[in-house]
Amino acid sequence: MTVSIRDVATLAGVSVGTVSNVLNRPDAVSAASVERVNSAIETLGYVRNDAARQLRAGVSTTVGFVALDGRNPFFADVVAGAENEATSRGLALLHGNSDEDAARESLYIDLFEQQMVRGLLIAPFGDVTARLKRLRARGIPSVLIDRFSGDGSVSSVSVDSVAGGRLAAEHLLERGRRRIAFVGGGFDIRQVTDRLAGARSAVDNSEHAGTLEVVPTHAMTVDEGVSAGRRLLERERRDRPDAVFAANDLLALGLLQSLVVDGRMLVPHEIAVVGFDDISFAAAAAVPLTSVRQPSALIGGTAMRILLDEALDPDRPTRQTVFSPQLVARASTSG
Amino acid sequence: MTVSIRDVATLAGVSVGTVSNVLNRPDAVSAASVERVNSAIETLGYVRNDAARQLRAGVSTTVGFVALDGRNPFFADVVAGAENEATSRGLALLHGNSDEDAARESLYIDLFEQQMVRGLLIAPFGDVTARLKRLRARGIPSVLIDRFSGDGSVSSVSVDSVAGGRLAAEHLLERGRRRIAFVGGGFDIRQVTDRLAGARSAVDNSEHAGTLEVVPTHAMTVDEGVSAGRRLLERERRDRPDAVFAANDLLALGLLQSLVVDGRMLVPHEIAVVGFDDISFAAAAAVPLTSVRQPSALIGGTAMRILLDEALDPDRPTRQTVFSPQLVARASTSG
DNA sequence: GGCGGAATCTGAATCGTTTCAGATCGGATG
DNA sequence: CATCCGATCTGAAACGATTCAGATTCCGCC
Repeated sequence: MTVSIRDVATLAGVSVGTVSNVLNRPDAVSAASVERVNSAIETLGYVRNDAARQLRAGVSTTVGFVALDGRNPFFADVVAGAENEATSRGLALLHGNSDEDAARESLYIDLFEQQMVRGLLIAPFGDVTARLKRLRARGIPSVLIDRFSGDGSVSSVSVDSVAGGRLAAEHLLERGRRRIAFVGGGFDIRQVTDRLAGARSAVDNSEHAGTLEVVPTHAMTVDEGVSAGRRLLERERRDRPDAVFAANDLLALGLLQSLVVDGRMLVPHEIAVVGFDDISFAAAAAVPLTSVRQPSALIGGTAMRILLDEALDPDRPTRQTVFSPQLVARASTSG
Repeated sequence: MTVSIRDVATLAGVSVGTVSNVLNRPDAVSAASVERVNSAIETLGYVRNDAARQLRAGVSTTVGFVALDGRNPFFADVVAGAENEATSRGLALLHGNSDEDAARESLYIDLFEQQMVRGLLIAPFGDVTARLKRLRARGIPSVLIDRFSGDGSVSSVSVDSVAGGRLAAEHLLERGRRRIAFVGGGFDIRQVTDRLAGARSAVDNSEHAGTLEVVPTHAMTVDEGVSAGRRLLERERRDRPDAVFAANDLLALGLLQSLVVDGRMLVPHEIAVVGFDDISFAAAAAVPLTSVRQPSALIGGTAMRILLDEALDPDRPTRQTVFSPQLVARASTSG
């Protein structure tokens, strides 16, 4: 049915070994043979079978990526960075969206393990350290995205979320805001608690007597941001915060939108808003959004590079790479 | 090194065939054997080797997706829809970003062909019909996303771009706009020319004497939108259009942003703006953006379903599914 | 012409799974 | 007790590429 290396060999009048050599080590083959093999490949329309290759080689040309939320532009940027790096080495990206669901996350890890991916990039939701250790024992390294491994047994590339939270809160305090609300959800996600912790430390250590309350959401989406905004608007005026630090830009944008539409709480006049990630839409928001920037494409590219280094040399010690976040001030906090 | 089905068989005291049956047809195996095999699998930490499976079966558990631009939320939504459908059938998604680069697109198609993917979902940039026909001949079906196949040899799921363009232009004309500018680029991309053609037909067939000019961009990104906005601002006031139809929301948002920051051309007062796709950030824009909505997740899910149907039954005739776009009016055209 | 060594080629063995024709076992039946 | 049948199990063959030890060819040189 399918054209195999054997058919090519027959047509070209050489052995299968020679065809394989033409494909993998052309220098070890005479020019005449290369010529004949290539033309046989051409006429037969031969396509290499990756499964067979992989079975023999014991390793695939694929890297797995498990993201928390593929629809979040932040992750899309990370993926793009990682993919560029992978493609430049001839590797493809297997893509999985856990959608903040531990079962899906687990399913993807299983799938990727069976596929014998070269390595695994993962922005974990649940606690996956044990799973990742097992993978590593089977020769599949992994790199955590945007998250530390507790015991340093897995490499990671992240942004200092605590520092980011601190930056955001300090910025608000400096602008004279005192009643800060942290809007966010998924407190089993480390980044979220870290961002909150950073904000809390900024508030506690400030000379200004600020307060920090938590306005919980069910997820970190635009819709949840909208509903958080509505809840703030329902409050008595005196109970409303004068600033919001949203756990990510999606929440912040949703919140912003609901406030702008309603019109009762002016941004930034009555309420300032800071987001996190600095996705490309933050600048184009109803009120251009102040945000804590993460170098997303750089994170993806760096993670991929580390991963492939470890795949090449399994004994290489793990590394924790931490980028520093950066506050990008825009109109949403300028009042 | 790795644990194989043979090791499991030895430990469980059965043959390899029985282990395989436990894995694939447990009903054909006695309860006692199932029990022993499973516990052997457990103690050895056996993981199925997908490459070997695939080699034998001649087909993988993977579907390829080639997107024009993974950072465009529209495609992210399409991917999410497709992925959901795939995951529910135990398939994984191989992800490729062509970034509107024919070479990259071609590379991904090659890669996916070698991987023997179950099928290919593709939002094509270049002309890939010939390639896709060849894939189909090799048993790999594909479905075009957001694009027709000229000769109906490949299935497709799309939105009627011409109708969408018409909707946008008609909406602007109804609001009293007469000097419409189409902002877009990549005129080798079919959707772009279709959207433009739709707009042109609306202008030509209108009772109002409107004009339509083209403001070309190099790509369809936020940055290109910003620079298009700047170019409009450089013009003499009387040469400026009173409405813009942007080929997608990224362009529209960038444009909007540059106009709002500058302040010389008020939206929607002096210039109305319509986008295309209705990504979730359109509603949260500086001026909430009127846009032509595509049902993105539905497109992805439908395409995946059609693809898997065709993978199951290669002789199934191809289908062209066309969804109707819908105009969502917001503040950017309400003046 | 004979020799040595480099260049080139060969083809069987291997990777781990699935498949399937045939073997085996345990009862039920006459 | 012989026979038969279904349930269950076995193990070799096959999938297609890579590898590598050994065979063959080629060339220059004495």
